[in-house]
Formats: sequence, C-alpha cells, structure tokens
Amino acid sequence: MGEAGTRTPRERYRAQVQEEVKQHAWAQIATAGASALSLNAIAKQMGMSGPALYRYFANRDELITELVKDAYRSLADTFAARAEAGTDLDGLAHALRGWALDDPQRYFLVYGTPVPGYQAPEDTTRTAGEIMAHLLDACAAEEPPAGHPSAEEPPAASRPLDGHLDDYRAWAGEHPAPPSALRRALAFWTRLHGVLSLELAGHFTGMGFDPAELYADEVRALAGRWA
Amino acid sequence: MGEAGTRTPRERYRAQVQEEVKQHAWAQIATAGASALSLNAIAKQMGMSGPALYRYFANRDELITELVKDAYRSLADTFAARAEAGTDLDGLAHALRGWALDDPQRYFLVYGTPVPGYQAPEDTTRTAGEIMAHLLDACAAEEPPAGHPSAEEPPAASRPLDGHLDDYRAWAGEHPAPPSALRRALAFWTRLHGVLSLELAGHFTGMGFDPAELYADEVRALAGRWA
DNA sequence: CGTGTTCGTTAGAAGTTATAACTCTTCAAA
DNA sequence: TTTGAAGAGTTATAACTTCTAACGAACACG
Repeated sequence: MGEAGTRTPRERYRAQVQEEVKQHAWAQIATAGASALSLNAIAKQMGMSGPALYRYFANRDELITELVKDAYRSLADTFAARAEAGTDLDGLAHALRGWALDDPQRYFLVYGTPVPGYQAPEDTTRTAGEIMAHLLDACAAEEPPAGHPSAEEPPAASRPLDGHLDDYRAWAGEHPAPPSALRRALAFWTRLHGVLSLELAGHFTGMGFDPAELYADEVRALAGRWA
Repeated sequence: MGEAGTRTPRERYRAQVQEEVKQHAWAQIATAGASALSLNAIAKQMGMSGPALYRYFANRDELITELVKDAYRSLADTFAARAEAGTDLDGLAHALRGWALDDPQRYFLVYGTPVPGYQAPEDTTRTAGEIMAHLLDACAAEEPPAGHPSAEEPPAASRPLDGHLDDYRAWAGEHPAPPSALRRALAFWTRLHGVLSLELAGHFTGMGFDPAELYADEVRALAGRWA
C-alpha cells in the first residue's frame, strides 16, 4: 500500500492523540454543546494536565475548526457513499437526515448559529462544493415529470432567480447542470435544512406530528411526484 | 392609563437597570455571539463592578433566557403589527425577513443551535403559539387558487401528514383552521426558515445570487401563485 | 425620624484559556 | 552505540470568567 499514513512514529503518535482529543471533544459537544467545550476537561479525561493539549492544537478555536472540517468531510463522504449506490434525490435526502439525526450537534456545527467574526477555512468551502456537486448530480439526473398537473416546478419564464443562477454559475465550481437543476438543488438544500434544523432544535416537540412525515412530504414535493 | 408600569421608584429603577443590561447584552451578542456574552464586561460598561449585576439577574443563563423571551416577544409583536394591516402571507413573510435581517443573532437566539440540556421556559412556548396563530390566520384566510396548473398543493388524498395534523390538533392551541391551512403554515415556517437561516449564517455568500430573490420565490410558491 | 429593605462594593473561591520555563523521554544521525 | 536535538508533558503563573459571601451605604416607608 502507498504510505499515505503517517511516517515517523512521532507523527503516528501525534495523530493518534489528536484523534483521541477530538473523540472526547465530540462527546462533550454532544452532551453540552460546542460552547461548553473545555480543553481542560478533555485533558483531564485523557489523564494529562491542561496545557499538554496545546502541543496538539494551538487553541480552542483551532480544535473546533478541526471538528467543523471533520463534520463537513463526514457529510461529503456520506453523500459520496450514497451516490455510489445510484444518484437519486430520495437517497440523498434520506442520507442527509440519517447523518443529521446521528449527531445533531455535528449538524449544527455545520449549519447552526454562526459566530459573527468567524471565517470558515478555505478547506470547508471546498468540501461544501463537493457536497453541492453530489446534489447537483442528482438534480440534473432526475428531471421531474414535466406535464404533471401537481408538479411544483413553475413555468420557466416566471422564475426570476434562474437568470441570476445562469449569470453567476460560479456556483459549485462550474458544475455542468441546467439552471432548473441549480434551482432544484437550492430548494432541496433550503427546504430540507428548514425541516431538519427545526426538528433537531426541538421546535416540533409537543406539536403531535411526525417530523419524518413532514420531511418525506418535502422530499416528495421536491421530486415533483406526490406519492 | 392603567398603572401597568412599575409602582415604587425602586421597581422603576430596577426595571430601568435591567433594561440597560439587556441593551448592552444585545450589543455584545450582535458582535460576538451569545456564547461570548460576559456579565463582567457588561458591568464594566455600565460603570459598576461585576457582582452588582447579580442583583438583577440570578446568573448568566437567566439573562440569556430573558433575552430569548424578549426575542420571541419581538417577533410576535412584529407579526401582530403586520396582521393589523391585513392578514396576508406575503406581508408576514416580508415582516419575518425584515425582523431577521434587523438582528441576525436575535433570530438565531430563537431558531439557532440549541443547547442540549436547555429547556425553553413555558413563557416562550406560549409566545411561539401566538406567532403560529398569526401564521395560521393568514393561511386560513388565503386559500390558494385551487385548479391552477402550477399550484403546488398536492391532491388531498396523497398527503400523509394531513391525517396526523387532523388527529393531533393540539397544534397552536386548537386554532380553528382546516388541515390544509395547518399544512401550509408548516411549510411556510420550515421553508422560509430554511432560506433565512442559511442566508443569515452566510452559506450563500460567494454563490452569486440574491437571497432575497430566493426568499421571494419560496414565498410565491407557498402562496400558490407564480408571478 | 428611625428602620429595614435593597443596592453596590470588595474579597475570594473555583473554574477557564493560554504562555513560559523546565524536565524527561525518544528518536535519529554520526 | 553514543550523543544531541526535537518533542512531550509537567508545573507555575497571568488574566480572564462566573458566582458567593460579607460588609457598608443609600434610600423608601411607616
């Protein structure tokens, strides 16, 4: 095998410790949120004293940034794996919800409340492009039934956004998809995020309906087919 | 006027100080996020020393909770004011976006990343019901054009969620609205939140389209009319 | 005009991030 | 194999934070 892994035993050990730190960090975030993440507590859990962790992460923000990057990568990988088994919007939607429910705080680390000053590293924007590319692939492959009376796609001339999307196709790295696919991908993203984030934040609790059904409804509407 | 205001001068002063504290808190949150809110810094800004603020708020969480309650109330009032001028979904959507853009961090305090342990106070759930009631009013009043070919409402029999909504109408305090209105209100909420939260979080930056257009498109789709 | 509630203070405990300086291990090259 | 440099982990410390406790001073009210 190509030695893509770590070379020297030092780097090997270093990567291993970093991974363990991140593991504990995820556990903390899952139970108390990202704002409550404590380097000191992690160090104590690992049996070493506070400042030792600064050998591995420059500061708290760098650790969190690394977690954000991992979260993005995790979603991209999930989409990639699902795309292997055929590019369908349904599958992508299902994969997205599964990924989100698997660790809500990980979802919020990507799509949740932003810190005003914080600028996402170049790395994540590239991964975000990957994610969007999978989505665009699926949208381009699955053209909705055109003449269906209950299809939700409006007549082409009446969508003001399409012109914009056509002009600025910098979108997702010059992905070769028609404007309609861009529009649908955007709707997929925003609508499913809308349902998902409200569900994960607990805004549906006590309302007496199944969020999964609402999610499925939105997926059906996006696919242009109603049951 | 009914003396709904504070009675004694002590209570008057107390309320005034509390209001000033919240003012500074909002300023801090707007520039650095809620997690960076510092009671000490607020006290210093107000010219008094740290622990003085504990006369007015039991702890940091209580201050934040108060801000959350105020944010909910602010949105409910915004909706109420807009409803005075006629109950239309378009107006409500516009009011929502204006309210959100006016102070993004206030929006995220309501609809952003939740703290795992945190339980919203009874007060906010009631205000949330108020907000939903305005939405339901508008949805019930504005029945979409039925036979329109590009209407997005699917045939009644094929919407699995409606049954649920009909069973559990605990939703929004027994609001007298038909299931279709409930369904539309839910879509209004989730879809506009989807676009809005992604916009406010900066996920559209660099994509080269106008979020306002995307938002308007979603509003049009919800109203069942395409330009 | 007392008198008691309330406000603001300082002191301090316990926690956090982060830096500096020092020791000890470990690795690698001569 | 020996030796020396790089890296890991340690303590000490500074500068924060939230929050409690005890004290003094101001103020409203009977």
